[in-house]
This record gives sequence, C-alpha cells and structure tokens, in this order.
Amino acid sequence: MVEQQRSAATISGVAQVAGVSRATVSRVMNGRSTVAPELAERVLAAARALDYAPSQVARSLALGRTATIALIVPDLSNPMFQDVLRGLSQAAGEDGHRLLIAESNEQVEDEEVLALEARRRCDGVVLASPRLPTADLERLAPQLAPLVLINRKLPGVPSLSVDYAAGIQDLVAHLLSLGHRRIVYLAGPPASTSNRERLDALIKLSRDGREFELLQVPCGAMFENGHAVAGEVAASGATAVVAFNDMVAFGALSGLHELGVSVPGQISMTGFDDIPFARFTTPPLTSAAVPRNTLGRQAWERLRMQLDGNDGAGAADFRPRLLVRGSTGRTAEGPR
Amino acid sequence: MVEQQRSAATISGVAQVAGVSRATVSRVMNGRSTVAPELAERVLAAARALDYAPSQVARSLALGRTATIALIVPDLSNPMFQDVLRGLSQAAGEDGHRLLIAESNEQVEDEEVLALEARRRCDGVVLASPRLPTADLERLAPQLAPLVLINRKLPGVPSLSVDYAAGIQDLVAHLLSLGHRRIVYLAGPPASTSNRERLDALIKLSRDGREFELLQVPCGAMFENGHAVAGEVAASGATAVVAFNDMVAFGALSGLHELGVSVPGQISMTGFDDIPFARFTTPPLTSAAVPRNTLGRQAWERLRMQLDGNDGAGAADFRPRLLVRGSTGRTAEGPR
DNA sequence: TCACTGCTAGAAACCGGTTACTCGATCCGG
DNA sequence: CCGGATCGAGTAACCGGTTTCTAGCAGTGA
Repeated sequence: MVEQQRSAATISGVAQVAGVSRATVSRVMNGRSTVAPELAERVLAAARALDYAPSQVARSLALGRTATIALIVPDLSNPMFQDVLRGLSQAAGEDGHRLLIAESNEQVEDEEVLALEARRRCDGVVLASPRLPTADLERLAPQLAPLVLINRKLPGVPSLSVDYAAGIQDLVAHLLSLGHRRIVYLAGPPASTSNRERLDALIKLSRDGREFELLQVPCGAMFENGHAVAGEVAASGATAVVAFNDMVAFGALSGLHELGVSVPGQISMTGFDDIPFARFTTPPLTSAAVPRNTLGRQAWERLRMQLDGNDGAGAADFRPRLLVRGSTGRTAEGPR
Repeated sequence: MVEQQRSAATISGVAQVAGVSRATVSRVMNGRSTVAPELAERVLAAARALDYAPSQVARSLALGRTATIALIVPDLSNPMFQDVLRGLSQAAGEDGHRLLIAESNEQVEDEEVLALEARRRCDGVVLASPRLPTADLERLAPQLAPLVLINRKLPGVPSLSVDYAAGIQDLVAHLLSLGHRRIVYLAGPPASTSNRERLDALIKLSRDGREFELLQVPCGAMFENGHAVAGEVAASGATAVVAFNDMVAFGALSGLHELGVSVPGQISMTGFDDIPFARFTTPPLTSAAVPRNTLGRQAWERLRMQLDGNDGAGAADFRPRLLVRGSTGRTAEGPR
C-alpha cells in the first residue's frame, strides 16, 4: 500500500527536499528559462518522491487566470444546451481549459447572482439566458466579460444565435416545392422568443409571396401538446404542418397515426431542431438541424479571442440545415 | 453608462475607502462575529460603491476549499451521464457547490490525468469510468479522494451502481407472467460490463428456473443494430425480446414493423434505461427505468458526507423500476 | 589583472483573501 | 475607584504558488 500523504505536498516541501528555493521549483515545474540540469533533476526527483503536483488554486491566484470558463444555462435537460455544453467542453478542453457549469433551472431571478458567482471563479462566461429581461442583461454583461451570449443579441457583446427565420424559410420553400399551399403552424410557448421568430418568419413569408395560406394552432413545446392537436390539424384542411419543434412534430405524428391520417400521404410534417430521434420515427422526420455542437465550439472560439485580448467579433447567426426525410412529400392530387 | 472598473475591486480597495482594515472588511463580508453596526454599514457602502465582490479564487486558497466538485464522464452524449450530471448539478448547487465537468471522450488513457487535473481544482470527484482498468483505478482512487464512483465498485470507495441484474430479473418475471417461454436477448457491445451483467443475469434466470429458453443475438447498443437484427428476431421463433437498451429496442421495433410483425401481438419487446422517448414510440416501450437523476443526487450526498468528515458509506445498488407499457403483452395462442 | 557581461538561483514581494493573536477601550463587580 | 473580563478592530502571518529584483559567480575582452 502506498502511504497516504498526510496532506498534499506543497512547493515548499519539494524545495526543502531538493535543497533549493521555492522559486527554483516553480521554474522547473513550468519548464522555465534555464535551470542547471543537475538541479532540475533533483527537483523532479523530489517532486516525484512526494507525489507533488502544483495547487491549481494557488496558481490561479498568482497568475490571475484560472484556465476555466463557465457555461450558464436555464435547463440541462434541453438537448439544445446539452449539445452546446458538449461542443464547448470539447473545444475548451482541447485548449487546456476546464468547464464550470451552472444551471438556473429556469429561475430567472437566480440567474444573475448565479452568473456573477460563477464568473468570479473563472475567466469568462458563456451565457444562455432566453428569459432574462434585456435591461438586466445589459447591466449584467459588463460584469461578466469576457462573455459570449447564446441566442441573445446585445450591442458590443459577442453572440451566437440560431437563425430560426432562415430555417423556417428553408422548410417552407421545401413544402412549397412539393405543392403545399395550405400550411398550419403548431405554435410553441407564447413566451418563447424563438417561437416568436418562427412565427414572424412564417407570417412574412405567407404575406410576401402570397404563395400559401398560413393557419395557426396554439400548441406548446412538448410531445403531448403536439399529440393533443392532431385532430385539429386533421380538420384544418392543411396539407402540411410546420411544428414548433421536433417533439411537437412527434406528438402530432403519433396523433395523426392514431386517427388514421397518413404521413406524408395525406399530410406532410416538419419539425425543427433535428434532435437525435428525428431519424428514427416512422416516417423519419423532415427537420431543420440546428448546429448545436458547432455553436458550443464557436462559443469557445469567441471566448478565447477575448481572453487573448482580441475582440470576440460581433454577432453570428447560424443557419439551420434543412434535412429532408420521409415525413414530407408531394401533395396528394387529393379528392378533386 | 456605468464606468467600467479598471479591474475588479479588491478587499484592500474597500478597506481603504471605508477606512478600516482588510480584516474588518473580511469579517463584514462573511457576516462574522460582531462588527460595530456603524462600521459595518460603512464597509458595505464602500463595497457597493466599488462594486466589490470577493475573489473566489483567493477565498479558496485561504480556506483550503473551493466549494466545487468535478464530474468526470466518458461521454456527455450518453443520456445516462446527462441525467447524472443534472442530478449532481442540482443537488450540489442546492448546497452551494459548483460543478466542474470533464469529458474524456472515451479516451481511457487521458482519463487518469484528466481526473487528477480536475481534482486539483476542487474538493472532490464523481467518477464514471466504465473502461479504466481496475488496477489503474485502484492506484488513482486515493489521489482523488473524496471520491464517489458511478457503476464501479472498489473496496473502501463509496460507489453507486445500477443493479442491472435486478432490472433484468423484473423484466423477465414480467415476460414470464405473460406466458413467454422463448426469449431472445439482443446483446450489447461485448466489451461493455453492463452487457455482461445483463447477460449473466439472463443466463442464471434461464438455468435456475428452467421456465424459459434463452436465445442470444449479437447486436450492439445503437438503433441501427437493433434494426439490423429484426429479421433474425422474427425468424428465431421467440415470442419476446429483451433488448440491451431502449435504442436497440427501438431499432428492432422499427425493423419488425417494416417486416409486418406486430408488437406486442406476435412478439413482445422490452428495452432498458427508460430514455425519454420510450414513452413515445408506437407502441410505447416496456422498459426498466434507471434512476439516473437520483444517482446524481445520491452521488452528491455521498460526496458531501465525505467533505463533512464522515465516511461516504459503502456501495449502493439502485434497482431499476419496471415500467410496463404497450410493447409487451400476452403470448398469442398462436398458430395451433 | 580588472571591469564588464551574462547567467543562475535565491530573497522577497505579490496575488486576494482569512484568521490567530494582540492591544486598547469599555463595562462590570467588588 | 480599581482590576479583570469582555469586546471590537487592527496587525501580521498564512494559504501555495509566480515573478521581479538582486547577488554571486563564471566567462570574456581589453
């Protein structure tokens, strides 16, 4: 059995054993300048013997940087944030940075203090806070810098957003090309800004092109919501459905299936997000793939630029990628 | 516009502005003992004026604790770890602790250094490392303490595991009660220890009770794997399928559907894990729900005990909860 | 041989907090 | 009215590193 250290070895301990000053140990540990090879070897031997590893906390204090960044999200169960988390974690990890994560559980009132608290432990923050009022965000932002925002825009703050309008545009273009002229939108939660963006895009498209008629059905963001409105969808006379997101689309798909409505035979269905299961439904779901992982990686990129003293460049919009699968098809020639 | 601080205020700045010693500021900030109300007010005013907040890094160094713990996982895209992450984050957050997260991307060789590096930044570690050789783990464990293991057991180290055998037992009992006597197991990856545990449990059950015949089909852990073996399943003559996990079950479900085999009419299907989508397939999937969130919360509980100086108690096994849904049913009286 | 240069390694200051110790003032009882 | 207990706040040591500054030494050229 290896004898347990009474408590972790410190630089002083190593210095003492090696018979050198702490400064020298520090230099050796950091591969600094030139230390006589013979001395360096002695130091390394001592470090090995004591099982020494520098305290990252002390290092952080001395260096004024922690090599850690924080991600603050409202809800870890949301696939969007899970993938941003992954991308961020991987990209930051590759550059030797660690990731601190804080979840606000949708408690907007806690978000601010949570963010500040987190910021104080690390070098920068990636903030996804869809609900925080803009005024609060403006006040908060300078205190959090270096900062990168996800799906929010603020003058002077680097931010990465999903271009929901572009995604909707692609979906609609796809549906139009298949001959659909009467499209129903299954709306997300009214408070959601991303629902607002989708809806605005749809309204604009229907007005500008005059190519299709837009119907709306209040729905929600969950499977159950989609399931519940299947009857309404079937009765609407629409030949295509644009669902708020994939979950809703799944619900609607399932509901229509139970009603004996064929997809895409009688009605075409599109989702949004391309969550992992979209490929596996029957039929597989046509959707707009949000590049979530890329978003995470880019967030690190922006943050790193700021840490390096550059400005993290302004706002960037990520256009979702249209994925055509089996749930959309040509309009039936239909009954007359 | 608020004037940007040249750099964050320090305790010395506040002390100077308030005309008191740093010690006094510290005492006020921590609500310590009794400081004259008039002084305390002056300190708070100064702190407010300077927008002061204590450096958590300096605090950590002085106090010898960081109020941060680390979670180390092989793969953040695995729903299992996502939920453990959530549970852990929430539980630790409620007790004022932050969560550092490190992903090894399945690189076993990196896991050790990753864990040690992470450990040095925080007060304790929760480690999920299914692949790390036991010898390495034994060497590593004392250096990581306080430590909680997920799905691994090591003498003297608190650990939380899923009792896969118990879950399988419940699933089989359920299938037997429905009259199934010929059951096929869609095996997971051969290297997976959790596959081993499931298989061992199945073999033991089939031998001990002599109530059913066990067939095996090598499969995998993904949807595609399950889909690919649907034909084999249909041809096997089995009336029930125990899939390695829900993903595989979905794949098989989808494959059987394409082959025109009715579930549960002709064949019953069970998954494992109860991933969120299990409720939404057609038919909904009977599965064994792994209490992932609880696992995360419990991990914090064990870690907290150790941080408080108590031993984190030994190993605990979590029995999955059997969820009977539509994908299992009575055996058909069958052809003749 | 001497002054100057260049290099190595140690001394000491510093990062920003916490806290044991100390000291002066106030309060109290005898 | 005095001595000791109590209380409040400052001094200074400490947490464990990094880095500037400097002293000492060897090497170089004049």
